[in-house]
Amino acid sequence: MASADQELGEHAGFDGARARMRLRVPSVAERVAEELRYQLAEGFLVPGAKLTEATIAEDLGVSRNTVREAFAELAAERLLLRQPNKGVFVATLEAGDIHDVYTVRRAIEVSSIRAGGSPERVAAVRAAVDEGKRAAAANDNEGLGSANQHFHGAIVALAESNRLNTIMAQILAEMRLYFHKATLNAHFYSDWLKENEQICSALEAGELERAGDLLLAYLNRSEQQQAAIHGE
Amino acid sequence: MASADQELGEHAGFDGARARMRLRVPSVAERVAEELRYQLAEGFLVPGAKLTEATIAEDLGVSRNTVREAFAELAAERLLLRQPNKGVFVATLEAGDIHDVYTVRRAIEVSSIRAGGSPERVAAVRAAVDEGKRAAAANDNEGLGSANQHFHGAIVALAESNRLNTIMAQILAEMRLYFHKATLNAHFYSDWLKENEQICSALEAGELERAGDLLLAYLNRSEQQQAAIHGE
DNA sequence: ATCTGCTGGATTGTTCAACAATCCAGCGAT
DNA sequence: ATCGCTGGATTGTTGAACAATCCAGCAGAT
Repeated sequence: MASADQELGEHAGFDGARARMRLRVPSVAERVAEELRYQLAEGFLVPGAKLTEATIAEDLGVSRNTVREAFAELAAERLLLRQPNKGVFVATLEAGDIHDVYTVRRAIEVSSIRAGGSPERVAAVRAAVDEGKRAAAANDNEGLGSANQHFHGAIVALAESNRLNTIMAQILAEMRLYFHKATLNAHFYSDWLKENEQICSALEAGELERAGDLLLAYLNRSEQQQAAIHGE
Repeated sequence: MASADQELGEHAGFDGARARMRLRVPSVAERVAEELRYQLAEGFLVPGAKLTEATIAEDLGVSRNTVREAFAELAAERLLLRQPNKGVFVATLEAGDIHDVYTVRRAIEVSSIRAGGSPERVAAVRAAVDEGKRAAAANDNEGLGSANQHFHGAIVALAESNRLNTIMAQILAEMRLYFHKATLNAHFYSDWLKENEQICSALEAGELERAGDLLLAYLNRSEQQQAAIHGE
Protein backbone atom coordinates (compact mmCIF):
# COMPACT_ATOMS: atom_id res chain seq x y z
CA MET A 1 0.00 0.00 0.00
CA ALA A 2 1.93 2.98 -1.27
CA SER A 3 1.60 6.41 0.31
CA ALA A 4 -0.65 7.51 -2.51
CA ASP A 5 -3.09 4.71 -1.85
CA GLN A 6 -4.60 4.86 1.62
CA GLU A 7 -7.76 2.84 1.58
CA LEU A 8 -10.88 3.62 3.55
CA GLY A 9 -10.38 2.45 7.09
CA GLU A 10 -12.42 1.79 10.21
CA HIS A 11 -12.73 4.74 12.53
CA ALA A 12 -16.39 4.68 13.41
CA GLY A 13 -17.69 3.14 16.61
CA PHE A 14 -18.96 6.19 18.48
CA ASP A 15 -22.61 5.42 17.98
CA GLY A 16 -22.76 2.85 20.75
CA ALA A 17 -26.28 3.58 21.91
CA ARG A 18 -28.25 2.14 19.04
CA ALA A 19 -29.10 -1.55 19.11
CA ARG A 20 -31.50 -1.32 16.17
CA MET A 21 -31.82 -4.61 14.30
CA ARG A 22 -30.41 -3.21 11.14
CA LEU A 23 -27.66 -4.50 8.92
CA ARG A 24 -26.03 -1.28 7.80
CA VAL A 25 -23.56 -1.22 4.98
CA PRO A 26 -22.81 2.47 4.59
CA SER A 27 -22.54 3.62 1.04
CA VAL A 28 -19.18 4.55 -0.35
CA ALA A 29 -20.02 8.22 -0.25
CA GLU A 30 -20.92 7.82 3.38
CA ARG A 31 -17.64 6.17 4.13
CA VAL A 32 -15.73 8.83 2.29
CA ALA A 33 -17.46 11.45 4.41
CA GLU A 34 -16.67 9.43 7.50
CA GLU A 35 -13.04 9.08 6.56
CA LEU A 36 -12.75 12.80 5.93
CA ARG A 37 -14.44 13.56 9.23
CA TYR A 38 -11.90 11.32 10.89
CA GLN A 39 -8.95 12.97 9.21
CA LEU A 40 -10.32 16.36 10.12
CA ALA A 41 -10.82 15.42 13.76
CA GLU A 42 -7.40 13.86 13.92
CA GLY A 43 -5.76 16.94 12.52
CA PHE A 44 -4.32 15.34 9.41
CA LEU A 45 -6.17 17.98 7.46
CA VAL A 46 -5.40 21.40 8.83
CA PRO A 47 -7.82 24.31 8.60
CA GLY A 48 -7.52 26.21 5.38
CA ALA A 49 -6.02 23.29 3.51
CA LYS A 50 -7.39 22.72 0.06
CA LEU A 51 -8.96 19.43 -0.84
CA THR A 52 -8.52 18.64 -4.48
CA GLU A 53 -11.23 16.37 -5.79
CA ALA A 54 -9.06 14.32 -8.08
CA THR A 55 -6.40 13.73 -5.42
CA ILE A 56 -8.82 12.57 -2.78
CA ALA A 57 -10.69 10.45 -5.26
CA GLU A 58 -7.48 8.72 -6.22
CA ASP A 59 -6.14 8.38 -2.67
CA LEU A 60 -9.35 6.78 -1.49
CA GLY A 61 -9.85 4.80 -4.64
CA VAL A 62 -13.26 6.18 -5.43
CA SER A 63 -14.75 8.22 -8.19
CA ARG A 64 -14.68 11.98 -8.31
CA ASN A 65 -18.47 12.19 -8.28
CA THR A 66 -18.63 10.22 -5.09
CA VAL A 67 -16.13 12.55 -3.49
CA ARG A 68 -18.26 15.49 -4.50
CA GLU A 69 -21.25 13.96 -2.83
CA ALA A 70 -19.32 13.58 0.38
CA PHE A 71 -18.15 17.18 0.04
CA ALA A 72 -21.73 18.38 -0.18
CA GLU A 73 -22.48 16.64 3.07
CA LEU A 74 -19.48 17.93 4.95
CA ALA A 75 -20.02 21.42 3.64
CA ALA A 76 -23.54 21.33 5.04
CA GLU A 77 -21.96 20.43 8.37
CA ARG A 78 -19.65 23.43 8.14
CA LEU A 79 -16.58 21.24 8.31
CA LEU A 80 -15.65 22.11 4.76
CA LEU A 81 -16.04 25.38 2.99
CA ARG A 82 -16.97 25.34 -0.64
CA GLN A 83 -15.74 28.19 -2.75
CA PRO A 84 -17.38 28.06 -6.16
CA ASN A 85 -14.99 27.31 -8.96
CA LYS A 86 -12.06 27.43 -6.59
CA GLY A 87 -12.42 24.31 -4.57
CA VAL A 88 -13.29 23.09 -1.11
CA PHE A 89 -11.18 23.95 1.90
CA VAL A 90 -11.02 22.78 5.45
CA ALA A 91 -13.10 25.24 7.42
CA THR A 92 -11.31 27.76 9.60
CA LEU A 93 -12.66 29.28 12.77
CA GLU A 94 -12.18 33.01 12.69
CA ALA A 95 -12.34 35.24 15.72
CA GLY A 96 -16.04 35.86 15.23
CA ASP A 97 -16.75 32.18 14.82
CA ILE A 98 -15.52 31.44 18.32
CA HIS A 99 -18.11 33.74 19.81
CA ASP A 100 -20.65 32.25 17.48
CA VAL A 101 -19.91 28.70 18.48
CA TYR A 102 -20.07 29.55 22.15
CA THR A 103 -23.35 31.33 21.64
CA VAL A 104 -24.79 28.09 20.35
CA ARG A 105 -23.26 26.12 23.18
CA ARG A 106 -24.66 28.48 25.78
CA ALA A 107 -28.09 28.16 24.25
CA ILE A 108 -28.30 24.40 24.05
CA GLU A 109 -26.11 23.29 26.94
CA VAL A 110 -27.60 25.60 29.54
CA SER A 111 -31.09 24.91 28.32
CA SER A 112 -30.47 21.19 28.50
CA ILE A 113 -29.04 21.15 31.98
CA ARG A 114 -31.73 23.46 33.32
CA ALA A 115 -34.35 20.93 32.24
CA GLY A 116 -32.67 18.18 34.20
CA GLY A 117 -32.88 14.65 32.84
CA SER A 118 -33.49 11.02 33.64
CA PRO A 119 -31.27 9.30 36.21
CA GLU A 120 -29.57 7.33 33.46
CA ARG A 121 -28.65 10.49 31.59
CA VAL A 122 -27.38 12.09 34.75
CA ALA A 123 -25.33 8.99 35.39
CA ALA A 124 -23.80 9.40 31.95
CA VAL A 125 -22.68 12.88 32.93
CA ARG A 126 -21.11 11.49 36.07
CA ALA A 127 -19.40 8.84 33.99
CA ALA A 128 -17.84 11.53 31.82
CA VAL A 129 -16.55 13.28 34.91
CA ASP A 130 -14.95 10.08 36.12
CA GLU A 131 -13.50 9.46 32.70
CA GLY A 132 -11.82 12.84 32.97
CA LYS A 133 -10.41 12.04 36.39
CA ARG A 134 -8.99 8.80 35.16
CA ALA A 135 -7.41 10.47 32.16
CA ALA A 136 -5.89 13.11 34.43
CA ALA A 137 -4.46 10.46 36.73
CA ALA A 138 -2.96 8.70 33.74
CA ASN A 139 -1.58 11.98 32.42
CA ASP A 140 -3.46 11.26 29.22
CA ASN A 141 -3.88 14.59 27.51
CA GLU A 142 -5.72 13.23 24.55
CA GLY A 143 -8.14 11.35 26.76
CA LEU A 144 -8.63 14.42 28.89
CA GLY A 145 -9.82 16.39 25.92
CA SER A 146 -12.28 13.82 24.72
CA ALA A 147 -13.55 13.27 28.26
CA ASN A 148 -14.46 16.93 28.35
CA GLN A 149 -16.28 16.61 25.07
CA HIS A 150 -18.14 13.60 26.40
CA PHE A 151 -19.08 15.62 29.45
CA HIS A 152 -20.65 18.38 27.43
CA GLY A 153 -22.19 15.92 25.04
CA ALA A 154 -23.77 14.12 27.97
CA ILE A 155 -25.19 17.39 29.23
CA VAL A 156 -26.95 18.02 25.95
CA ALA A 157 -28.09 14.42 25.91
CA LEU A 158 -30.09 15.19 29.05
CA ALA A 159 -32.67 16.79 26.80
CA GLU A 160 -33.22 13.56 24.87
CA SER A 161 -33.43 15.44 21.61
CA ASN A 162 -31.93 13.94 18.50
CA ARG A 163 -31.69 17.29 16.83
CA LEU A 164 -29.99 18.89 19.78
CA ASN A 165 -27.57 16.00 19.93
CA THR A 166 -26.58 16.26 16.30
CA ILE A 167 -26.23 20.01 16.56
CA MET A 168 -23.94 19.57 19.51
CA ALA A 169 -22.00 16.85 17.74
CA GLN A 170 -21.43 19.17 14.80
CA ILE A 171 -20.34 22.01 17.01
CA LEU A 172 -17.88 19.77 18.79
CA ALA A 173 -16.61 18.53 15.46
CA GLU A 174 -16.08 22.10 14.38
CA MET A 175 -14.13 22.82 17.52
CA ARG A 176 -11.98 19.73 17.20
CA LEU A 177 -11.12 21.07 13.81
CA TYR A 178 -8.97 23.76 15.24
CA PHE A 179 -8.43 22.64 18.80
CA HIS A 180 -5.12 21.14 17.92
CA LYS A 181 -3.65 24.57 18.30
CA ALA A 182 -4.64 24.70 21.96
CA THR A 183 -4.62 21.03 22.77
CA LEU A 184 -1.14 20.99 24.18
CA ASN A 185 -1.24 23.27 27.22
CA ALA A 186 -2.42 20.82 29.81
CA HIS A 187 -2.79 23.15 32.76
CA PHE A 188 -5.80 24.33 30.88
CA TYR A 189 -7.64 21.24 31.83
CA SER A 190 -6.88 21.23 35.53
CA ASP A 191 -9.40 24.04 35.95
CA TRP A 192 -12.53 22.54 34.55
CA LEU A 193 -11.79 19.12 35.90
CA LYS A 194 -13.03 20.13 39.33
CA GLU A 195 -15.52 22.46 37.76
CA ASN A 196 -17.17 19.62 35.90
CA GLU A 197 -17.29 17.82 39.22
CA GLN A 198 -19.19 20.72 40.78
CA ILE A 199 -21.60 21.03 37.90
CA CYS A 200 -22.30 17.34 37.97
CA SER A 201 -22.87 17.36 41.72
CA ALA A 202 -25.31 20.22 41.44
CA LEU A 203 -27.09 18.34 38.70
CA GLU A 204 -27.29 15.19 40.77
CA ALA A 205 -28.59 17.18 43.73
CA GLY A 206 -31.34 18.60 41.57
CA GLU A 207 -30.00 22.14 41.93
CA LEU A 208 -30.61 22.78 38.26
CA GLU A 209 -30.52 26.54 38.52
CA ARG A 210 -27.10 26.47 40.09
CA ALA A 211 -25.84 23.83 37.69
CA GLY A 212 -26.89 26.05 34.83
CA ASP A 213 -25.16 29.07 36.31
CA LEU A 214 -21.93 27.18 36.82
CA LEU A 215 -22.05 25.82 33.31
CA LEU A 216 -22.74 29.25 31.91
CA ALA A 217 -19.82 30.72 33.82
CA TYR A 218 -17.59 27.99 32.51
CA LEU A 219 -18.65 28.57 28.93
CA ASN A 220 -18.04 32.29 29.20
CA ARG A 221 -14.58 31.81 30.61
CA SER A 222 -13.76 29.13 28.09
CA GLU A 223 -14.75 31.43 25.28
CA GLN A 224 -12.43 34.11 26.59
CA GLN A 225 -9.57 31.69 26.83
CA GLN A 226 -10.12 30.45 23.33
CA ALA A 227 -10.33 33.97 22.00
CA ALA A 228 -7.09 34.80 23.78
CA ILE A 229 -5.29 31.80 22.33
CA HIS A 230 -6.56 32.40 18.86
CA GLY A 231 -5.16 35.91 19.08
CA GLU A 232 -7.16 39.07 19.49
CA MET B 1 -43.96 24.37 -20.73
CA ALA B 2 -45.34 20.88 -20.55
CA SER B 3 -45.99 19.27 -17.21
CA ALA B 4 -42.97 17.11 -17.59
CA ASP B 5 -40.61 20.00 -18.18
CA GLN B 6 -40.64 22.59 -15.44
CA GLU B 7 -37.43 24.53 -15.60
CA LEU B 8 -35.57 25.91 -12.64
CA GLY B 9 -37.24 29.13 -11.59
CA GLU B 10 -36.59 32.10 -9.36
CA HIS B 11 -37.76 31.76 -5.80
CA ALA B 12 -34.83 33.13 -3.89
CA GLY B 13 -34.65 36.63 -2.52
CA PHE B 14 -34.79 36.02 1.23
CA ASP B 15 -31.17 36.88 1.87
CA GLY B 16 -31.78 40.64 1.86
CA ALA B 17 -29.27 41.53 4.55
CA ARG B 18 -26.02 40.87 2.69
CA ALA B 19 -24.64 43.65 0.52
CA ARG B 20 -21.35 41.85 -0.10
CA MET B 21 -19.74 42.93 -3.36
CA ARG B 22 -19.99 39.53 -4.87
CA LEU B 23 -21.40 38.39 -8.18
CA ARG B 24 -22.94 35.08 -7.23
CA VAL B 25 -24.01 32.62 -9.85
CA PRO B 26 -25.17 29.64 -7.83
CA SER B 27 -24.11 26.33 -9.24
CA VAL B 28 -26.70 24.10 -10.84
CA ALA B 29 -26.65 21.73 -7.90
CA GLU B 30 -27.29 24.70 -5.65
CA ARG B 31 -30.24 25.78 -7.71
CA VAL B 32 -31.66 22.29 -7.77
CA ALA B 33 -31.46 22.23 -3.98
CA GLU B 34 -33.08 25.65 -3.89
CA GLU B 35 -35.87 24.58 -6.18
CA LEU B 36 -36.53 21.49 -4.11
CA ARG B 37 -36.53 23.55 -0.93
CA TYR B 38 -39.09 25.78 -2.56
CA GLN B 39 -41.32 22.96 -3.63
CA LEU B 40 -41.08 21.44 -0.18
CA ALA B 41 -41.99 24.70 1.51
CA GLU B 42 -44.83 25.27 -0.89
CA GLY B 43 -46.24 21.86 -0.27
CA PHE B 44 -45.94 20.56 -3.80
CA LEU B 45 -43.98 17.71 -2.36
CA VAL B 46 -45.84 16.12 0.48
CA PRO B 47 -44.11 14.35 3.38
CA GLY B 48 -43.38 10.75 2.65
CA ALA B 49 -43.40 11.24 -1.09
CA LYS B 50 -40.65 9.51 -2.95
CA LEU B 51 -38.27 11.49 -5.09
CA THR B 52 -37.01 9.45 -7.98
CA GLU B 53 -33.65 10.63 -9.20
CA ALA B 54 -34.27 10.10 -12.88
CA THR B 55 -37.62 11.85 -12.82
CA ILE B 56 -36.36 14.93 -11.04
CA ALA B 57 -33.28 15.05 -13.20
CA GLU B 58 -35.43 15.02 -16.30
CA ASP B 59 -38.03 17.46 -15.00
CA LEU B 60 -35.39 19.96 -14.06
CA GLY B 61 -33.27 19.29 -17.09
CA VAL B 62 -30.14 18.38 -15.19
CA SER B 63 -28.03 15.32 -14.80
CA ARG B 64 -28.73 12.61 -12.30
CA ASN B 65 -25.41 13.14 -10.58
CA THR B 66 -26.22 16.75 -9.98
CA VAL B 67 -29.53 15.79 -8.45
CA ARG B 68 -27.75 13.40 -6.13
CA GLU B 69 -25.50 16.18 -4.96
CA ALA B 70 -28.50 18.30 -4.12
CA PHE B 71 -30.04 15.34 -2.33
CA ALA B 72 -26.98 14.98 -0.14
CA GLU B 73 -27.34 18.59 0.90
CA LEU B 74 -31.04 18.44 1.66
CA ALA B 75 -30.64 15.18 3.51
CA ALA B 76 -28.06 16.85 5.73
CA GLU B 77 -30.69 19.51 6.44
CA ARG B 78 -33.20 16.83 7.42
CA LEU B 79 -35.63 17.91 4.73
CA LEU B 80 -35.12 14.69 2.85
CA LEU B 81 -34.62 11.24 4.22
CA ARG B 82 -32.28 8.93 2.45
CA GLN B 83 -33.00 5.25 2.66
CA PRO B 84 -30.10 3.28 1.22
CA ASN B 85 -30.92 1.47 -1.96
CA LYS B 86 -34.54 2.48 -1.69
CA GLY B 87 -34.52 6.13 -2.49
CA VAL B 88 -34.97 9.53 -0.94
CA PHE B 89 -38.25 10.61 0.56
CA VAL B 90 -39.67 13.85 1.80
CA ALA B 91 -39.08 13.89 5.53
CA THR B 92 -42.03 13.30 7.80
CA LEU B 93 -42.45 14.67 11.29
CA GLU B 94 -43.55 11.93 13.64
CA ALA B 95 -45.09 12.52 17.03
CA GLY B 96 -41.70 12.42 18.72
CA ASP B 97 -40.21 14.85 16.22
CA ILE B 98 -42.64 17.54 17.24
CA HIS B 99 -41.39 17.47 20.79
CA ASP B 100 -37.88 17.35 19.47
CA VAL B 101 -38.31 20.39 17.27
CA TYR B 102 -39.86 22.37 20.07
CA THR B 103 -37.05 21.39 22.38
CA VAL B 104 -34.63 22.98 19.98
CA ARG B 105 -36.81 26.04 19.65
CA ARG B 106 -37.09 26.47 23.39
CA ALA B 107 -33.35 26.26 23.70
CA ILE B 108 -32.40 28.78 21.07
CA GLU B 109 -35.34 31.16 21.06
CA VAL B 110 -35.53 31.63 24.80
CA SER B 111 -31.78 31.90 25.07
CA SER B 112 -31.73 34.51 22.33
CA ILE B 113 -34.45 36.68 23.73
CA ARG B 114 -33.03 36.51 27.25
CA ALA B 115 -29.80 37.99 25.95
CA GLY B 116 -31.61 40.95 24.47
CA GLY B 117 -30.20 42.50 21.33
CA SER B 118 -29.32 45.68 19.52
CA PRO B 119 -32.05 48.26 18.88
CA GLU B 120 -32.07 47.40 15.19
CA ARG B 121 -32.67 43.73 15.92
CA VAL B 122 -35.42 44.59 18.34
CA ALA B 123 -36.94 46.81 15.71
CA ALA B 124 -36.94 43.84 13.36
CA VAL B 125 -38.97 41.90 15.87
CA ARG B 126 -41.44 44.76 16.07
CA ALA B 127 -41.60 44.84 12.29
CA ALA B 128 -42.58 41.18 12.26
CA VAL B 129 -45.35 41.88 14.75
CA ASP B 130 -46.69 44.64 12.55
CA GLU B 131 -46.44 42.41 9.52
CA GLY B 132 -48.66 39.95 11.33
CA LYS B 133 -51.20 42.63 12.18
CA ARG B 134 -51.36 43.78 8.60
CA ALA B 135 -51.84 40.23 7.37
CA ALA B 136 -54.61 39.70 9.90
CA ALA B 137 -56.34 42.86 8.80
CA ALA B 138 -56.14 41.74 5.20
CA ASN B 139 -57.39 38.28 6.12
CA ASP B 140 -54.25 36.91 4.55
CA ASN B 141 -53.77 33.50 6.08
CA GLU B 142 -50.66 32.70 4.16
CA GLY B 143 -49.10 36.01 5.16
CA LEU B 144 -50.08 35.44 8.74
CA GLY B 145 -48.14 32.23 8.85
CA SER B 146 -44.98 33.63 7.39
CA ALA B 147 -45.23 36.70 9.59
CA ASN B 148 -45.12 34.41 12.57
CA GLN B 149 -42.07 32.68 11.21
CA HIS B 150 -40.44 36.05 10.66
CA PHE B 151 -41.24 36.92 14.23
CA HIS B 152 -39.50 33.90 15.65
CA GLY B 153 -36.67 34.22 13.18
CA ALA B 154 -36.17 37.80 14.30
CA ILE B 155 -36.02 36.68 17.91
CA VAL B 156 -33.21 34.28 17.17
CA ALA B 157 -31.52 36.97 15.10
CA LEU B 158 -31.19 38.99 18.30
CA ALA B 159 -28.26 36.79 19.20
CA GLU B 160 -26.36 37.80 16.06
CA SER B 161 -25.17 34.26 15.55
CA ASN B 162 -24.90 32.87 12.05
CA ARG B 163 -25.03 29.34 13.30
CA LEU B 164 -28.07 29.96 15.43
CA ASN B 165 -29.75 31.63 12.50
CA THR B 166 -29.17 28.75 10.14
CA ILE B 167 -30.27 26.24 12.75
CA MET B 168 -33.47 28.19 13.22
CA ALA B 169 -33.96 28.49 9.48
CA GLN B 170 -33.66 24.74 9.13
CA ILE B 171 -36.07 24.10 11.95
CA LEU B 172 -38.59 26.44 10.40
CA ALA B 173 -38.11 24.75 7.05
CA GLU B 174 -38.79 21.43 8.68
CA MET B 175 -41.96 22.74 10.21
CA ARG B 176 -43.18 24.29 6.98
CA LEU B 177 -42.79 20.84 5.55
CA TYR B 178 -45.79 19.58 7.37
CA PHE B 179 -47.54 22.70 8.48
CA HIS B 180 -49.87 22.55 5.55
CA LYS B 181 -51.94 20.13 7.54
CA ALA B 182 -52.64 22.76 10.17
CA THR B 183 -52.33 25.87 8.10
CA LEU B 184 -56.02 26.25 7.45
CA ASN B 185 -57.61 26.77 10.84
CA ALA B 186 -57.19 30.48 11.16
CA HIS B 187 -58.51 30.99 14.66
CA PHE B 188 -55.27 29.40 15.64
CA TYR B 189 -53.48 32.54 14.82
CA SER B 190 -55.68 35.00 16.64
CA ASP B 191 -54.09 33.79 19.88
CA TRP B 192 -50.47 34.46 19.31
CA LEU B 193 -51.08 37.64 17.41
CA LYS B 194 -51.59 39.56 20.61
CA GLU B 195 -49.14 37.30 22.37
CA ASN B 196 -46.37 38.27 19.98
CA GLU B 197 -47.32 41.84 20.71
CA GLN B 198 -46.82 41.27 24.44
CA ILE B 199 -43.52 39.49 23.99
CA CYS B 200 -42.27 42.25 21.74
CA SER B 201 -43.33 44.94 24.20
CA ALA B 202 -41.55 43.20 27.04
CA LEU B 203 -38.47 42.93 24.89
CA GLU B 204 -38.58 46.60 23.99
CA ALA B 205 -39.05 47.52 27.64
CA GLY B 206 -35.95 45.53 28.53
CA GLU B 207 -37.94 43.09 30.61
CA LEU B 208 -35.99 40.21 29.21
CA GLU B 209 -36.83 37.76 31.92
CA ARG B 210 -40.54 38.26 31.36
CA ALA B 211 -40.17 38.20 27.61
CA GLY B 212 -38.45 34.87 27.92
CA ASP B 213 -41.15 33.48 30.15
CA LEU B 214 -43.90 34.55 27.79
CA LEU B 215 -42.08 33.08 24.85
CA LEU B 216 -41.50 29.84 26.70
CA ALA B 217 -45.16 29.61 27.62
CA TYR B 218 -46.11 30.19 24.02
CA LEU B 219 -43.78 27.49 22.78
CA ASN B 220 -45.11 24.98 25.27
CA ARG B 221 -48.68 25.67 24.32
CA SER B 222 -47.89 25.63 20.64
CA GLU B 223 -46.25 22.25 21.01
CA GLN B 224 -49.33 20.87 22.66
CA GLN B 225 -51.56 22.21 19.93
CA GLN B 226 -49.38 20.74 17.25
CA ALA B 227 -49.28 17.40 19.00
CA ALA B 228 -53.07 17.48 19.27
CA ILE B 229 -53.50 18.23 15.60
CA HIS B 230 -51.03 15.63 14.53
CA GLY B 231 -53.01 13.10 16.51
CA GLU B 232 -51.92 11.63 19.83
C1' DA C 1 -56.16 -20.81 0.01
C1' DT C 2 -51.97 -19.45 1.86
C1' DC C 3 -47.24 -19.54 1.99
C1' DT C 4 -42.58 -19.93 -0.38
C1' DG C 5 -39.40 -18.86 -3.48
C1' DC C 6 -38.13 -17.19 -7.90
C1' DT C 7 -37.75 -13.90 -11.55
C1' DG C 8 -37.64 -9.68 -14.28
C1' DG C 9 -38.00 -4.87 -14.36
C1' DA C 10 -37.09 -0.65 -12.11
C1' DT C 11 -34.19 2.20 -9.22
C1' DT C 12 -30.18 3.18 -6.76
C1' DG C 13 -25.03 3.30 -6.20
C1' DT C 14 -20.93 4.09 -8.44
C1' DT C 15 -17.71 4.63 -12.01
C1' DC C 16 -15.73 6.61 -16.10
C1' DA C 17 -14.73 9.73 -19.73
C1' DA C 18 -15.56 13.87 -21.69
C1' DC C 19 -16.04 18.91 -22.19
C1' DA C 20 -17.14 23.86 -20.96
C1' DA C 21 -16.21 27.35 -17.57
C1' DT C 22 -13.29 29.22 -14.45
C1' DC C 23 -9.21 30.30 -12.09
C1' DC C 24 -4.38 31.33 -11.51
C1' DA C 25 0.62 31.55 -12.04
C1' DG C 26 3.89 32.99 -15.05
C1' DC C 27 5.50 35.74 -18.72
C1' DG C 28 6.02 39.25 -21.88
C1' DA C 29 5.04 44.08 -23.38
C1' DT C 30 4.56 48.64 -22.04
C1' DA D 1 6.37 47.86 -11.57
C1' DT D 2 1.95 47.30 -13.85
C1' DC D 3 -1.06 45.44 -17.20
C1' DG D 4 -2.82 42.01 -20.06
C1' DC D 5 -2.48 37.71 -22.05
C1' DT D 6 -2.04 32.79 -22.28
C1' DG D 7 -1.84 27.90 -21.09
C1' DG D 8 -2.38 24.46 -17.73
C1' DA D 9 -4.88 22.87 -13.89
C1' DT D 10 -9.19 22.35 -11.42
C1' DT D 11 -13.96 22.64 -10.94
C1' DG D 12 -18.82 22.05 -12.70
C1' DT D 13 -21.72 19.23 -15.23
C1' DT D 14 -23.13 15.85 -18.32
C1' DG D 15 -24.24 11.26 -20.34
C1' DA D 16 -23.69 6.61 -20.48
C1' DA D 17 -22.72 2.41 -18.54
C1' DC D 18 -22.99 -1.45 -15.24
C1' DA D 19 -23.39 -3.93 -10.66
C1' DA D 20 -26.22 -4.23 -6.59
C1' DT D 21 -30.44 -4.00 -4.63
C1' DC D 22 -35.23 -3.90 -4.14
C1' DC D 23 -39.98 -5.13 -5.10
C1' DA D 24 -44.24 -6.68 -7.25
C1' DG D 25 -46.10 -10.37 -9.33
C1' DC D 26 -46.33 -15.04 -10.37
C1' DA D 27 -45.59 -20.23 -10.23
C1' DG D 28 -45.46 -23.97 -7.49
C1' DA D 29 -45.75 -26.52 -3.02
C1' DT D 30 -48.14 -27.55 1.13
